[in-house]
Amino acid sequence: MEKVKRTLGRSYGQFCGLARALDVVGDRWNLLIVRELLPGPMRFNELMTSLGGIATNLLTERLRTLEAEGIVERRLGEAGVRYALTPWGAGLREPIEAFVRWSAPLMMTGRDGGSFQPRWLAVALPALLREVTADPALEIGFEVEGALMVLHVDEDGPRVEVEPDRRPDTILKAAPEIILGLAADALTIDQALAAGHLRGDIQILRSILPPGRATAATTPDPR
Amino acid sequence: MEKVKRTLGRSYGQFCGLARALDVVGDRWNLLIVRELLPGPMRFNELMTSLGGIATNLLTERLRTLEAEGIVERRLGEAGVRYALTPWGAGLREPIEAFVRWSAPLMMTGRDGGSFQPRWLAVALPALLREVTADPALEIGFEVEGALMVLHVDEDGPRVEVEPDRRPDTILKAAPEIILGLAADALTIDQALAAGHLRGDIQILRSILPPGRATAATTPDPR
DNA sequence: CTGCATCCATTTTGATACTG
DNA sequence: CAGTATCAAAATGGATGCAG
Repeated sequence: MEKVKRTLGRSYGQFCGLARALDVVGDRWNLLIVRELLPGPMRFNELMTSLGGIATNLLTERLRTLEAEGIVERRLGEAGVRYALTPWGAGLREPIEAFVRWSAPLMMTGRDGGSFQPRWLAVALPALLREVTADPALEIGFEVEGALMVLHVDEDGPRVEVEPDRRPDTILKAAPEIILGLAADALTIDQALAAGHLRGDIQILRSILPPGRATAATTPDPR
Repeated sequence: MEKVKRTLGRSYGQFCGLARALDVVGDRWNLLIVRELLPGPMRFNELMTSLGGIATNLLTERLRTLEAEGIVERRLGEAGVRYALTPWGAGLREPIEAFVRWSAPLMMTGRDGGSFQPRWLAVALPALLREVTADPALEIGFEVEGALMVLHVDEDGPRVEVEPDRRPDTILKAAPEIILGLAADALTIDQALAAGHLRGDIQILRSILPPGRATAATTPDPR
């Protein structure tokens, strides 16, 4: 029989923008699903493995809810179903980027066994480098955990492309925590080089990163 | 036997800024508690009534967790315990304001029986009026649901003061949905006046609000 | 393979009653 | 005022099953 049920997560019942936003995307996993889709559409199983640990029924239910809310849309292509953000759903980039900036101190405690997906950097780097511009435009390749991505910087700001069509001239190899430390200005280029965690031509890097404070060794943990 | 300590909300276990932020403030009620505290410190019972419906044990547990994370601090004054944001906790204003802007379409569907607290406007108005500046500075009083607050706008942008020390010269009376509609540019001043939902000297209002598009009657619901 | 649906043990939440 | 204690209901996390 049909399920009439439909509490779709409890509503806070408040006439407040934050509360209404959380009514829609506040349930567990929802914002992480949006984060996954920000760099581009994905299939169900890609979401499963990238999110790591979400149960199949939950992912199904979340995608259905997000679709009903107008945040995610199903695209039926020749290769099967792909999930993509609607324009309104892509607007969640702003609060997500704000969270990424706010949480920078939490990242400086190190990776600590957490899982990692290169595409997360495609979200984090523009968030952390928000005010960086370059004219003429430049691009830097990053090879992280075997995946290649390209950071484009022009007068409008930074943008990251995953799985680029062509390889950029400059490619840096580094661990994710090094890239993040540099972008969050919690680590200097010299420190990264000295530790042997950064390889490649770093001249372009110097041009876009702030001079870098030598405070990286101090505890950035706010607690 | 002693409680061995529980898992303090399940961690996503991801090396990602968004995931780590949600590990810390992603649990139900947490961001709403931060929203309450953004305009200023509050006591336990004030939080209870303003949040409307949170169980006492949950509020206790959330405040403890937020305190342990360094987001909230207990202040023991002569009048008892008050809860306040730490500087790092106050940094959540950015993602919260981004959510408020993103959710504007959800607010245009009307109040719909939701609860409302005037202090929520102290968060929403600066979020929606972010890019508005004024030189020389100006101030407008708002009387909403019996509470008075003052919107200050100067060259740095907007800021709202709740329970101001002195009454401003100009005071507007309006329902919350009208104020929000105007600030979100989904409603024109003329529409609000024509509907009789706005009373007071609106000359200053015109100076800070954009001309206003006449599209307010069209459905703003993104779904 | 992909995209789910069902079952079930464990957690988390919400509502209420009660206390220093 | 500022919480504790208790308990039923709901959400979550895994495992497994299954059709196209």
